[in-house]
Amino acid sequence: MSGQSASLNETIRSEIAGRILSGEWPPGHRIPIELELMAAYGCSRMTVNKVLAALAAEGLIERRRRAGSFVGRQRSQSAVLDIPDVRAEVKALGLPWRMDILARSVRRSTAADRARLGEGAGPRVLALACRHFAGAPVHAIEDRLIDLEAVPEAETAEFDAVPPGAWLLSHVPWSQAEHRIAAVPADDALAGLLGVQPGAACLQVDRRTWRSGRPVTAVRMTHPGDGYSLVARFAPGA
Amino acid sequence: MSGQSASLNETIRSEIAGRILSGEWPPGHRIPIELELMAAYGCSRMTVNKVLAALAAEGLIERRRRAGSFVGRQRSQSAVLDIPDVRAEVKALGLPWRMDILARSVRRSTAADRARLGEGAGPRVLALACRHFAGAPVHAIEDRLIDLEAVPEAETAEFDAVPPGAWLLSHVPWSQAEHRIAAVPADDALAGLLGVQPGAACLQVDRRTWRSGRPVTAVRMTHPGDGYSLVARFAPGA
DNA sequence: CAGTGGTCTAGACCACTGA
DNA sequence: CAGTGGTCTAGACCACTGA
Repeated sequence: MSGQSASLNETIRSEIAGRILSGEWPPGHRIPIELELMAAYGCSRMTVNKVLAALAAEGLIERRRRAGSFVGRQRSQSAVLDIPDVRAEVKALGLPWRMDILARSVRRSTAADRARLGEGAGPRVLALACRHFAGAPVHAIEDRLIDLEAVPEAETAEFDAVPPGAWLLSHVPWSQAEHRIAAVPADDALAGLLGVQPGAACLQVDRRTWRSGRPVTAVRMTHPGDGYSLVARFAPGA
Repeated sequence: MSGQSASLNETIRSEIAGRILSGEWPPGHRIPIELELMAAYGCSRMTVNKVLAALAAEGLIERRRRAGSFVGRQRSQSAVLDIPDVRAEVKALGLPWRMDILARSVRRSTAADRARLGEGAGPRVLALACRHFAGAPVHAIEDRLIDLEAVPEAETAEFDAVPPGAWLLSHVPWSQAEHRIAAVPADDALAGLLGVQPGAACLQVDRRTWRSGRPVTAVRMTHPGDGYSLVARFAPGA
């Protein structure tokens, strides 16, 4: 099926995934137990266990002790979205990356700051506004808050050669992030900064990042709608 | 660290992931070989192999025979985006879902159809245009092409009670999908259908789906920008 | 050609939990 | 309390591939 002589592992995996994806084993269907699969494929239990554990990790099946393994009930499509660093993204387009720092300030965190960073935000924050260029056109406006309790070094860091996002990635062990993607019209200020007409459609990506449950940073990247898009790939069987 | 008595597996995993995420082992760093980790943790090779294979599957490390295992170089943030079925999405909002079929036709695939479906498209397609409601407001406009060679049953299927996306999910074994997300202004026709002003920002999600390398369907879902957003979560260590 | 990872075996003991 | 999955062991042989 998939080129190269597949390992036994892959053979079993694709047969089971195929039955699920084809609907032969519908959601809720009980799939054979490990002992039965061992007998069917003439292999050891570790081999089928590895396959089933992987399918469970992907959500294609659910496993319950004593009860057995079942085809997952809700097969909502999920996709892996790469959210690259701005500079890498621009360079991947073959364009020179450049950044202006529009504003930078350290302040006691306001109620709005704490709401934006989320539960557990520290008392002081660094607020940054940057404009990223891809060649001549503006690629994005970055509006970022960094929790100085979580990242004290940020207070004195120079963000001239490296985008704040990349700096944080290399200085802070993040552990969790949440993204929200929306289409918004540019207000007057944003339109001026992006070089588009007021009201023009923009793609807005909000990201909040935590480190062991405490906020690290919250950022809003706003891209001009024309010519910018996010791409996500998905392959349930791999 | 993570509540419950963790398995040896999880212990090793979190120690290695911690060193990578904390920067102690920077990108490109060569991590201990399996034999060394076996000695360090006093466990069998299968146990460390399982951990390293899982870290490699997530992209946190790269493994090369003879050379060893290395901390991944590009830690671009990636996020898991759930792309639910429209009906499930609307119902999750606590609103009644309803759908109009605006147009439905079967035709010999045009050059544009083939370009949209991608390499390997069949000779005939079903084109569908639907309008999805979440209560009174329009939730999305669906513009879909289904390859009738890949899914002949679609030609006679009634799509009155089930959105085409859900119908396909339950009838066709898909294997791969690609998504493109962009912000676009509503043109006059779209504005009329969505009930927004011409030029209003809309979130447009294009999805193409393949089954063993051959196109199944291509769909464009366009959502009014106000009040609609996509959410993605990410946890590098899990 | 030797070092490293890829895969597999044939067991074992245990943890859950539902018939 | 018996069936099922979770995890682990101590090996084995092989496939790559870079020193």
